[in-house]
Amino acid sequence: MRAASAALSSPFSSARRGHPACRRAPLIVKPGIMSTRYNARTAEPKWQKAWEDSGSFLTRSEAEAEGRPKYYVLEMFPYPSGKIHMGHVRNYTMGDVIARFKRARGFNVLHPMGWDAFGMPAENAAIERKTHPARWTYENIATMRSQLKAMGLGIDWTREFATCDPEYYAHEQALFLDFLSKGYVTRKKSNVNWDPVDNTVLANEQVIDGRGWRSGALVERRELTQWFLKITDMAEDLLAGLDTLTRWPEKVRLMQKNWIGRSEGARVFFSFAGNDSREPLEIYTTRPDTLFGASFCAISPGHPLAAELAAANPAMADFIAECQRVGTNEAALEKVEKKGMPTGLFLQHPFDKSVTLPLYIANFVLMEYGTGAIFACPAHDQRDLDFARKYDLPVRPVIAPKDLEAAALQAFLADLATTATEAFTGDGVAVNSGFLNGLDVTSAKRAAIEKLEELGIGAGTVNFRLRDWGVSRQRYWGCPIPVIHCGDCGVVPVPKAELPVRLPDDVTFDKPGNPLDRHPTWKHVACPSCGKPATRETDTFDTFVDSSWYFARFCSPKAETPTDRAAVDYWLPVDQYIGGVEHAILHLLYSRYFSRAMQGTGHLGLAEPFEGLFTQGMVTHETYKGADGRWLFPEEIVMAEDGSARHVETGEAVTIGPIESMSKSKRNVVDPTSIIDQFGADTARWFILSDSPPERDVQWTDAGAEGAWRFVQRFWRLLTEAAPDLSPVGTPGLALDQFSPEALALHRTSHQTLAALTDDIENLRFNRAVARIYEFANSFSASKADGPDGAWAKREALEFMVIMISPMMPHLAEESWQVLGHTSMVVDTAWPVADDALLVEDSVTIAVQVNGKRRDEIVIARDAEKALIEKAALALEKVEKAIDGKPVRKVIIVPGKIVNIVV
RNA sequence: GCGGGUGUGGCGGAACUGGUAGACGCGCUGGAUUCAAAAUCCAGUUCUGGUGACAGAGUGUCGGUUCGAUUCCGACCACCCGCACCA
Repeated sequence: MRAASAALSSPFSSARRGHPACRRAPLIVKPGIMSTRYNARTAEPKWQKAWEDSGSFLTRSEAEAEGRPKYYVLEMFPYPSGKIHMGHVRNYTMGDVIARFKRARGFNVLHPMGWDAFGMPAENAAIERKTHPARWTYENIATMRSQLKAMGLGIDWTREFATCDPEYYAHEQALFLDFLSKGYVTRKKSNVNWDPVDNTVLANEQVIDGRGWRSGALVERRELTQWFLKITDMAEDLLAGLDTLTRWPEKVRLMQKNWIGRSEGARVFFSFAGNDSREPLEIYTTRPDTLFGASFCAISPGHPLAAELAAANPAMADFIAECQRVGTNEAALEKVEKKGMPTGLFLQHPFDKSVTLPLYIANFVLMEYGTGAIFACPAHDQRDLDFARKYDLPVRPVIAPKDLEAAALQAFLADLATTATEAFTGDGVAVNSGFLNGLDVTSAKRAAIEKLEELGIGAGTVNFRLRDWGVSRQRYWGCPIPVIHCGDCGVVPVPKAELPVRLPDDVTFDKPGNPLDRHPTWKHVACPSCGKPATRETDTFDTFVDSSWYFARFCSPKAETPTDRAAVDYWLPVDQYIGGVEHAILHLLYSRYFSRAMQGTGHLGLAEPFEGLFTQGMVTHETYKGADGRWLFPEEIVMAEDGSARHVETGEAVTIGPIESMSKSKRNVVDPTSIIDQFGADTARWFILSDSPPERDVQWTDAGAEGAWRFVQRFWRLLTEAAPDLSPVGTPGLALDQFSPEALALHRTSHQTLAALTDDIENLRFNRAVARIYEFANSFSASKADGPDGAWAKREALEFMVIMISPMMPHLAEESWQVLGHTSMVVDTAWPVADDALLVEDSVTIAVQVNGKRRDEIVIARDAEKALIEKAALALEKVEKAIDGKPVRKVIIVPGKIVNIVV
């Protein structure tokens, strides 16, 4: 057998070391000659078909579950961009390991797959390649589905859907109508990025340096009336709910908390001074305790009052326009200098009518937060101080550090009022603040709010950074918003019986703008209420709407209502959700909101849809740059012996760049399909799980993938060589005293590995699980166990090993299971339970330290007396030498762990 | 600026609640096998010194607690991520 296999050519046989182009020679295995080589190319499709034929991964209903507890594993569904990438391989492999593992552990598992299929790339493809978005999308889905199937994922494909299926979005429209009637939805004006050349609305990511990505035109802000889901109404609950999500990463909860951005403060009305008859100006502050330190007020350039004033003042209009131009500038990279312009208006101090404060328009005041207007206390706010120093406005300190001596206090206040450039924002006591004097910050806030409420000019309030979720998109390839605009009746919901509002197929993308809007007939309908001519809403939903409830639809994908209550009540919450951390905020927050809204409209019975969340790291790869500065694909590179790189064709030197996450733009991508073709899905799965902890980035390397492939072959060789000498299937176990020491050691190792690996997978520590298998394989190879007891121990070891690799390398496991003489499939085999009695050893190795430094070790009975351990430790030659005749002051003995002799 | 995270061999990374640092993999070195290579197998591989047994140093830096610290505490440095004028 050996001789035959030695003649085989491996995929690497012609490879010069480090030469990817050569390494990628296809895996050619000639049947017959190569019986000792594992042939993934024939085995993998065979077992994929076997699983499909036996319906291995079809989901059982609650009634069919026969008391098995349910377990819902979900990976974030993919956008059908064309082909799967390594990030998908990592994400779906992890989910599959959990799904298969839980299934073997006796759970009734739901593990579905679908497609997040609406979105702009389909429209871009339509423009660039003249294909219809639907065609482009469904073709991509077909490609990616077959790629995912080639990975051998244990998925119930009968539940598959795409969000662009009318059967899906019909229910999304129904949900929206329910939300609408429940008062969860509102329409209001909102700014969009408008491309004046293409006459189209741009998403934020289509605006690059203030210009449209396609036209290059300067982007304008335009106000449109748009649909909003009132997520802010649930801000408090969304925040509170975070505390219950104990199986979410702390980091994600924190990010959501910051995003929601709850703050407590006060709204205060400032009356205009003099004879001004305007309504009082409403401001928001978190520091009502510093009201006595007010030195001016400011409104945002976007404030309605600013617009009003600008109408009569061209200089002010110019200033506002300048501010807004800066506002569109991406990322606000440089700290924009604080600038303002006096309005000429003055306001009365709420607590002291004799004090008037000038009102500015200031570029640092945000319209989107609070009321778009502030009062400024420069002494205790850095921004206000910067502004005050620039425009020479008064600085009035009203909070001082506690327990300052009189002289120090005077010096502190004088400095802050005159020259200090750093505001004092710490805790302290109120000074120069009338009725607040002497109170600490917290009490002063409370007292100030009470006073405002008493005077009827303000109130304590809670404010959120979170804003309502604008769901309108002026695009074709999305779910139509099911409403009709009637001249007489206003906004009229489409009757549910008429759902879905389907997208028309006959659209063109030769002109800019929304094809729905310019379609000759689609939008013209009769008003459902009065029957007069009316028009459809031509906006479609943000695609985050589609992905905010798909997890619920998977529970009953064919139901005639959005959800089947019995099904969602059984399956939800998702027990383990897995995806990229890039969705930590929006997708996950929107889904949490949707659950609450669906709960409120009776479609669901819970508020938190994802009980366990895991955010996996990215897949990275080295980058390569040619002499001309262009990025190169890994397969265009040849590595030389000395580690330098050359171009495979031109031979010119290539610069090896930093390791970065795989991206098309940097070309540092490896195509999963070519990996599967050459090594098989199991190798790809095994490698992507090994090496790095799943939450961290993993670097894809050729050497690592080859290492995984070598292990597949090694495992197969180990198994096929040992198989003839194993005891027959089903041979009863032996009593412990019937084992030889070697066989007993292997028997123990089997159970110890099983216990440890089970724990690792349970906790998603896949890299450690992989390492344990390697360790186990090493000790199996080294085992000297023989005879009937050895044959039994070896069978047990191999059976455990096959079962343990089965969630990770399912095809190899099935093939191996057969070699072991089984007629059933591993996928139908229960996960074994480790025997606790075998987990602890009778004797333990204890390190012996002298003054904390390890000198030697002793092997001694686990339950040995302390005195015995001490005696054994002191008797060691090396220990004696280390003690060197010095008096022993103390001997610390931790049974089973360590001995430390202090001299 | 604010918040969070991470720093361990040539590389990716192990080390349970403070108890033998470097499991496992990659790479590398030597050997076996081979006409030769590939594959495979065996041995070695933290660093420094020594032929060697061995000795010393060592988990980003500095300090602390402890019989004992990768682990706990304090200060600092570097990198990564999120938010970024949030009143």
